[in-house]
Amino acid sequence: MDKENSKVEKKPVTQDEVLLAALKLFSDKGYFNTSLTDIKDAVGIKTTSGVYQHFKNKQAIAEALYSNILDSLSISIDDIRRRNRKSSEQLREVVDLLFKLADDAPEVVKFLLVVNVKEILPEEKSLLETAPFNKIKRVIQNGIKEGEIRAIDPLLAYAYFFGIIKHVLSMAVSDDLSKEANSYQSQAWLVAWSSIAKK
Amino acid sequence: MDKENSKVEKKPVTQDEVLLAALKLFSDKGYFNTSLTDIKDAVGIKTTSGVYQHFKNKQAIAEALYSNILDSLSISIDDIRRRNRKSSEQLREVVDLLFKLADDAPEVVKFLLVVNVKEILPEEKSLLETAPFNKIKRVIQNGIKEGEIRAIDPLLAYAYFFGIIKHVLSMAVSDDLSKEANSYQSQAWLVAWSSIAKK
DNA sequence: GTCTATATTTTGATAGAC
DNA sequence: GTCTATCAAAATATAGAC
Repeated sequence: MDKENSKVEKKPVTQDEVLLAALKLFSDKGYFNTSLTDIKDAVGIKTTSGVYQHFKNKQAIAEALYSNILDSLSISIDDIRRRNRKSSEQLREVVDLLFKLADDAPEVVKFLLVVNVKEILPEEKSLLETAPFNKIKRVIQNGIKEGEIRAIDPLLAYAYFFGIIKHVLSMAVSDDLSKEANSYQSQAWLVAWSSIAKK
Repeated sequence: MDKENSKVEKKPVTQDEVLLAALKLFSDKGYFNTSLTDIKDAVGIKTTSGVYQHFKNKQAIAEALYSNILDSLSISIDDIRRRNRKSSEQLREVVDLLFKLADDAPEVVKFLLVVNVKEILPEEKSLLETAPFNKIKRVIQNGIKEGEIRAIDPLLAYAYFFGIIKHVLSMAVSDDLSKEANSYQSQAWLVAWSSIAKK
């Protein structure tokens, strides 16, 4: 999410409060199991009308969430690419970011990984066509060019590497694993990297 | 699915016809985007009442589908374990089965991988607690005991191995890959196996 | 920005005749 | 096993006062 609007004041319900409440509910019960009534309750107002003050409809809430999360990811990835030169280092930091997120804001990771975006936003681009993914793809392509990563279809390299990462993350945020996500990070990174690294 | 009821006859709508239609719709548009009206149309009857002849409600259809698919998988895995001794061979055949399924009955794979069972059947056991998964876990545990697979948490071995397999499958059935699932099989298998194999 | 009140629509579901 | 008819409930959404 963009900001951490820590309101200590009364309760002028802001757009971000609605987004935060919706994010929690969507990632917990799912989009379709969440009604405007649930959101209104979570936000702490008496009628759903307040929600319509900020968003045209329920779908617009999901759209805003999705685009906020993708934007934020995209910016982080830009930053990571600027600070590191080698693909291995860049991917390492992306993994680091995702595992940190899984512990600090599991709802975000859940929304990304277990909520089926295609189902709730049929109009929206799928993950593979979004800005953050395209940046990752470029990281992989560079890695191949520089000889760090095996010369395979970049899409397959993505599938192998993030297949492992996503699966571990998704099990972590779904409480299938006993410890916090963080403790699985270095192993998962190593295995994922080995699956695409040269030699 | 259990049977391939190839009715060449008129149209006494059977339970299996409803299941097949629902499977297609659920895996295509998602459970919540599919109404009883959609199902009734797909089956070719004029009212939804006909559907209630066979199933208590919409959820019961999803439950039947889920349990049919799991049963069928479970039986196949039993068979595979009977015919092969080494874990590597057993996993190899499971992967073979899944990729075949992805080409022959993509709806089944989609239902398993992209439909979020927890969301539509909150009562149901999650994938990790089902019979087929437990059998896979045993295969992995044996592999560790026999020294074929590295001595790591079996759950993590599962996450690595099937993280790759599931991701490739899911991209294949979502048409993110250009060729048929089948053509990615042997590479995916090799990479997935290497991620858990000893040495 | 929140409330009351209400409109609209959809969907899941049932009763009973054919 | 399918149809007509009909229901009940829930959820989305809007108008207008405070």
